[in-house]
Amino acid sequence: MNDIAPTADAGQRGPTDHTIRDQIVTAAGQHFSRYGYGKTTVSDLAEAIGFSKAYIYKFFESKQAIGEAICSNTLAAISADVMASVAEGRTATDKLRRMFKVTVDSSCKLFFDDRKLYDIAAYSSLERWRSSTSHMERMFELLKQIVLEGRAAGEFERKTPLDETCRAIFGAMQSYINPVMLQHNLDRVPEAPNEIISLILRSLAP
Amino acid sequence: MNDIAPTADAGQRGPTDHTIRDQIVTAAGQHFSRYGYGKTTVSDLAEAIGFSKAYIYKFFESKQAIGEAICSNTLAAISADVMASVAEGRTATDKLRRMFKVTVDSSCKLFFDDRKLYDIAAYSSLERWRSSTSHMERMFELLKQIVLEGRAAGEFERKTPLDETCRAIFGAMQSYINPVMLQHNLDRVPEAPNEIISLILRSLAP
DNA sequence: GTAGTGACGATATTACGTATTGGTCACTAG
DNA sequence: CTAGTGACCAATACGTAATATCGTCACTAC
Repeated sequence: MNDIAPTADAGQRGPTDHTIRDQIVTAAGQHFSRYGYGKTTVSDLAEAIGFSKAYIYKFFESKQAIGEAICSNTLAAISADVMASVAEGRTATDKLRRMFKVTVDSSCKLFFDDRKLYDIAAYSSLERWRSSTSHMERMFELLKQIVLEGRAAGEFERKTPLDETCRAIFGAMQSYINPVMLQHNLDRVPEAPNEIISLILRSLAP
Repeated sequence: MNDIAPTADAGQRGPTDHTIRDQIVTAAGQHFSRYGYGKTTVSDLAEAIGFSKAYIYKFFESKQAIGEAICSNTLAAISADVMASVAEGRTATDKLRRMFKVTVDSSCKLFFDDRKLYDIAAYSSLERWRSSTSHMERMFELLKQIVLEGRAAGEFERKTPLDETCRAIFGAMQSYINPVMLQHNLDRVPEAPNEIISLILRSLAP
């Protein structure tokens, strides 16, 4: 019925209330960041906002849904960094480099500065939560835009189908843009991702 | 050549006895494959070959060393498949395609047909056991040879430093050649690795 | 109707004593 | 000397009972 929000915020409930839902999200952000997703109970969150646990479930249909909301915020912050940097790029080549550099840097920063939130992001990716898949879709669209721009400007080749090119680029970078895998490759940052980006750019040469 | 000694079989002990050590390895291969590394005890292996547990430690300095031996065998089998297929390739391009295709196919086959051994290989990679790192080094050398051959034949560009090129190729394929990561990407085999290989080949164009 | 809750069942998680296991060593048999 | 082992220790894994948590629902208060 009233699925007003085209924002893919699955797992939410009740009216898009401002204060309460935001309070929950805020409290969850703090608790998850400090104690981790697993060690935070729904009762903790309820207590933090001064209501009963049952009330939480008027706004979110599960604890996971709250986790997804937090994860969405985390990933949105990375998205924002990436978009901002890409916007400053002059050429498509520059934009592509920026896109992946910032993605990797932001993810690493999250890993070291807010490990608990990083773990949620990794778990989200592993379990293919919407928070992760839709973030990846957004990044994929951004990549498409950049490649398209590069093709239009004559910077990139045009023979390979656009979607295939983008899928391949994503696949090649996956070890460094997917939190689950990045964890195991931290020691090769930033050299390795740089070299892969260079390889990708060589492959895009007209 | 049959250079028996220089095989980097770390963690072994005592004389390079034939019968007993081989018996242990054989028994371990069967037990690990059936029950897994974790569920197999050193006593199980001892019992299987009719000796006491203590005797096992005359030949291997730890259970992990036995695990590495098994893992080495598993990876050597993949190596052999890869080498064989690469040898049949006519051009460097063909060889490169074969190298990664067989690596991915063999790894997937292992995953589905001998999951317990796959898990050991994944663990070995995660924990950076010698069995894994030296396998990767061998694969890296093979890749180098192929790229070198392609450069000599004029199939591949020669500007980028050889090592950088090879590191980048490995990095780009990592999600599909590293057992730890392949697990999470099985649903995109064989299309995704294929597309990445195509991208790599485009990047190698002179 | 709206805002909010206590109490409850089913499932997870913890805590903790017990049993196994990895690994060593002094020792025996020949 | 070589081939082989039982007994032993610290650490880990396991089983289980107690506890905590998730998520729901009938309910109250207004």
